[in-house]
Amino acid sequence: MTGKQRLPIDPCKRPRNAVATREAILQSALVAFSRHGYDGIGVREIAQTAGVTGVLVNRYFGSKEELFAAAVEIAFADRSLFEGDPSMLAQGLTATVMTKTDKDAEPMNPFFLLLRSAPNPRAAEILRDSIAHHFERPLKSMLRGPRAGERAAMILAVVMGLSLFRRVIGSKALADANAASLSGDLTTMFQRLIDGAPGRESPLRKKAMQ
Amino acid sequence: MTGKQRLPIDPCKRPRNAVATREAILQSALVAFSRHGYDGIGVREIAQTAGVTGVLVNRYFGSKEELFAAAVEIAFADRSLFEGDPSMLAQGLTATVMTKTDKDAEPMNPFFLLLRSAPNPRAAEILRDSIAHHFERPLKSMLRGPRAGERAAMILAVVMGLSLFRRVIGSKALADANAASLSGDLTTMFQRLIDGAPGRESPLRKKAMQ
DNA sequence: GGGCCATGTATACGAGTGTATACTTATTCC
DNA sequence: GGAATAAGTATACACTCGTATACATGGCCC
Repeated sequence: MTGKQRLPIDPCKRPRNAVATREAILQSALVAFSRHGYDGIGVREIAQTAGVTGVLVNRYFGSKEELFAAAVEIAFADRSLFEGDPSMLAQGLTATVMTKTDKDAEPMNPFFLLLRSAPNPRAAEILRDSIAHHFERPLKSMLRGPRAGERAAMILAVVMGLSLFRRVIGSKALADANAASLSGDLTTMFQRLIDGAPGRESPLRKKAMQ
Repeated sequence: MTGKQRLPIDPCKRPRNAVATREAILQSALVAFSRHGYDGIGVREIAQTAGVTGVLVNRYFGSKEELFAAAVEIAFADRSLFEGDPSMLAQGLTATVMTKTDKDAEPMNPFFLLLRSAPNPRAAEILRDSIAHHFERPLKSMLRGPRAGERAAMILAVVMGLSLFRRVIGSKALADANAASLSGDLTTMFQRLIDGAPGRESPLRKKAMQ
């Protein structure tokens, strides 16, 4: 008798390799979570993109939540922005925000992960920790002057708000914006926050700087 | 035999009234979507808060998606910020961002609806339309000078990024921030965007304005 | 006061979720 | 080369989701 027919997912699959499979799942998760958010994608689909079954997610990572935490960790690992020359920071931040996106293929930007997964309370907690660790702290340590922590958070807030508007919500005004004309204003704004933006209560500093 | 016991949801319920029930569902939906996002809440729970069964959501609104659209519409209906004195706009925006939240009871802020529901593609589309309608357009019409559309979008982006950081992600630095010290900087930043923030490519206008 | 229709509930269905268990198969070591 | 073990799959379970259908009932009009 013919019995049950097997349809292998991929006839020419990679040889069995635990670490490679784990890595494939992790990369797939990073892309998928960034694109659809924590609640917007299932472990089966993540695994399928990696060429395996959903059960392996639990075998290698324990749970979807732990997989997400691992993906967040590698997404936020690139701190090159905060390690180079502080004078280049403003332009680097602007570039981060204004980088043209293919509308589909923009997997690695950690802000997407953040924006799209923040609604889930568990995911938000994981993100909170990683942000403090990988972004706020190094950024704060780059800033001189008073209230460095608040200014660091404000810089990240602006970056995130613009990313949200340009690429998640998709405001036409910002999506179609002439990158050159907007980038100038944006870099100026970042530079003011980096230098210590003078508020209304400190007009002296404002005059002293120009 | 005793048969099946009926446990009415509420023994002293409101009299039957279609419009009142519809309104109750809508209000419940507004709060729930703002708190948990489109994917974070189910129609059953929304209906239960309104004191009825989930099926009525479909009866009165057709689908969860249409209920969401209705909630968005009333959430974004308050345009008082963009109708008053333009000179008060910067402070009004700052107040919107810096308003202390009870951490639980903050149902009506439309930005929550936006931030927490944006990951869902269908919800994002609904939000996109309503934002353009109720926020970008009136804000843009308040702004003088060049590139009003882009500046309006940037203002909303900053508002949203700060709201995200202060209340959704919950950055400690911004949540604990001394409101007074931060508000000054923030108002200044908004005022610059309102007046037409001078970018690096237009130093002349900068001098001309001060 | 008695139909009757709007208003509301109970139930069910099919799809999708994360995860646990049992089974299969490829690789590796002796 | 054959057994042992790691790597992967198939199946199932309990749950939630949005929604459709069938049933019950309260308030209004004649």
